[in-house]
Amino acid sequence: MRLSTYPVNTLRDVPADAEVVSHQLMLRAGMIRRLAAGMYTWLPIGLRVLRKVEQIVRDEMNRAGAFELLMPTMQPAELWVESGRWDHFGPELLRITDRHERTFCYGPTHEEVITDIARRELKSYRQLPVNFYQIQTKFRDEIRPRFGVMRAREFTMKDAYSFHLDAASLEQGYQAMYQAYSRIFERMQLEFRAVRADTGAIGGSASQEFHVLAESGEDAIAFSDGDDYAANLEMAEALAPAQPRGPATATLQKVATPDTKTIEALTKFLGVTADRCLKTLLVDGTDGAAVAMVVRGDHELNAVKAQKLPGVASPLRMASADQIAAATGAEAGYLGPIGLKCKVYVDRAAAAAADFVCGANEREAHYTGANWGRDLPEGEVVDLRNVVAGDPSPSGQGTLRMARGIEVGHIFQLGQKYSESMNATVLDEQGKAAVMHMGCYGIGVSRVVAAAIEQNHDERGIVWPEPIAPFDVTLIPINLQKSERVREVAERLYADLQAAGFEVLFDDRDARPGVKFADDELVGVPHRIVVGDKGLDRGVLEYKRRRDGHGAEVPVAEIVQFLRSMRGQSAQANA
RNA sequence: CGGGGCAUGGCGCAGUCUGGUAGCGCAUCUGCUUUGGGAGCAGAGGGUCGGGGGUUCGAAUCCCUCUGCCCCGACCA
Repeated sequence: MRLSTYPVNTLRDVPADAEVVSHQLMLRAGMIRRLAAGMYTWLPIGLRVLRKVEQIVRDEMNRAGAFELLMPTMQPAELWVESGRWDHFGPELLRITDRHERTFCYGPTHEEVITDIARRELKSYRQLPVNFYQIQTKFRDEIRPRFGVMRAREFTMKDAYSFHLDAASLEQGYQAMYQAYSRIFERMQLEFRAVRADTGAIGGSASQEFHVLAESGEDAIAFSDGDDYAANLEMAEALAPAQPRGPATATLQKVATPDTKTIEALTKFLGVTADRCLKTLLVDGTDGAAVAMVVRGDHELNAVKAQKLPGVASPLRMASADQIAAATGAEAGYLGPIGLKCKVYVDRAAAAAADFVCGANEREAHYTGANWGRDLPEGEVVDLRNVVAGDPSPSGQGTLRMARGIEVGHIFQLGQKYSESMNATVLDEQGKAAVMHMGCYGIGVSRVVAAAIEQNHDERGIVWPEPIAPFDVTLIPINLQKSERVREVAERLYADLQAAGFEVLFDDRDARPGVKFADDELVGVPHRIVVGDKGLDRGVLEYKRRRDGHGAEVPVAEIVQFLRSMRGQSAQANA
């Protein structure tokens, strides 16, 4: 591609509304432009990257034996009514009425449509298992789209759906997708982790998320340093402390604690550490009364775990001041488990505390020296809290570390959730109708592009992993307009490199070298060759690698061979 | 949906408090010079100051209202 005629506009200034680096760099490098909230145009250079990501995904899906198809973006409401999701999906589902007053939605996902296809097309167990996928535009009317294409409303997704006769086959298909996903992200040379996840609104049983690790990630991930255990913070189990509870040695005392409503204030006031304090949180119960959750002062309540407990309202809501007053006679900030008149759940770590500090259910008063069993009944002990770095891994191997990730893929075993409600059956070996088992598997293709940048950039710009870079190599001539020799060599190289299979960005603009270098580094092309009189005097070209700045002088005649070896090297280095 | 902020040329901003008819940098176009890390000089084009209403002799500036966007929170895959 000749840059003099290629429509890219790079920006020197960062657009004020771009918050995260990937968004800033995609705008500055001329990859995308915003049309409306959460909706972006992919300009030519950005689209090149998107297409490369798509192609790797497509390759690996095909390799895994899945079949590509393409479903409409608009879906009739009836299918969603049938599956029961029309009423449950909420305002994220963009609903549209056509001129005949028929109701549609813009598809946020395609379980309904594919299940409809499956029940029409699949008649016999002999046709199973089968996996269909598409790479297509989705729309989710997010409350707050942000971070550019990272959390857009309209975005590109690869969604796949597998159909099976039984659970065992589904498990196999699920594992095959796990392998395919691992290959996909490995091929893109991204640092990622597969983590156990909550199934959320899509439903079903087993589920794993694939996260690209990056500081700016929206999700917290806990992973073991002893094996491959990794889980979303929501899901990571907090084990009971290895040390059993110590004996009660202190006596229970009520102490005045004026204006100490937080654990932080309490620890300062009493001179104790937060792990010696228990905090009591009241949440809405299913019967309108409050339910108490007791966790250690240095721990956080995990909403997903809490809302799954019997008697707790889901989604989790904190109790109102009235409910708190009814259950405790006190106000938030001075709550404790002693003398509570409601259901009490106690976190495992909190249950292991002895001689602890807690609220006295009385304004501006706390207890010290409290002990389970002696001063109050043992509560129902459950896992209630978020894990923290240093906790033992639930896998039994190693301790947990925390990282942040960007969710780029999600695989589910749906089971019969949709096939049941939509009556998708095949005839089994006995000739009897059997409800199919389903899996579904998504990759946020456009989000992968942003995530790759979040993980691969420096102060000068993007540093593309080679497999998804918009071009393989930039060819930068110095003084192209004046030096016949430079022009001649550059033109020949441009042709030769392309003939050798490289995607070349030829910066033939009449611009100063600094401008070309800066743009090249902003756009993030992995390899750069400079053609200048300085080097040509000695018969060499100057090579520079974007990722680490590694440079070399290469005789003109050897450049193709050299580039091939560099490409191989960085593939290895990243493998 | 709650709280906060912003809206002035393609991008980044000043001007608003204290009303007097719009400016700077980058980008764009022309010419000359320049050409190894975002050049210099000279010139040019481009803005109904987010929309509507009001106050005023006069509004980017003051008042009312609507819209859009950004941030935090709640919410959500």
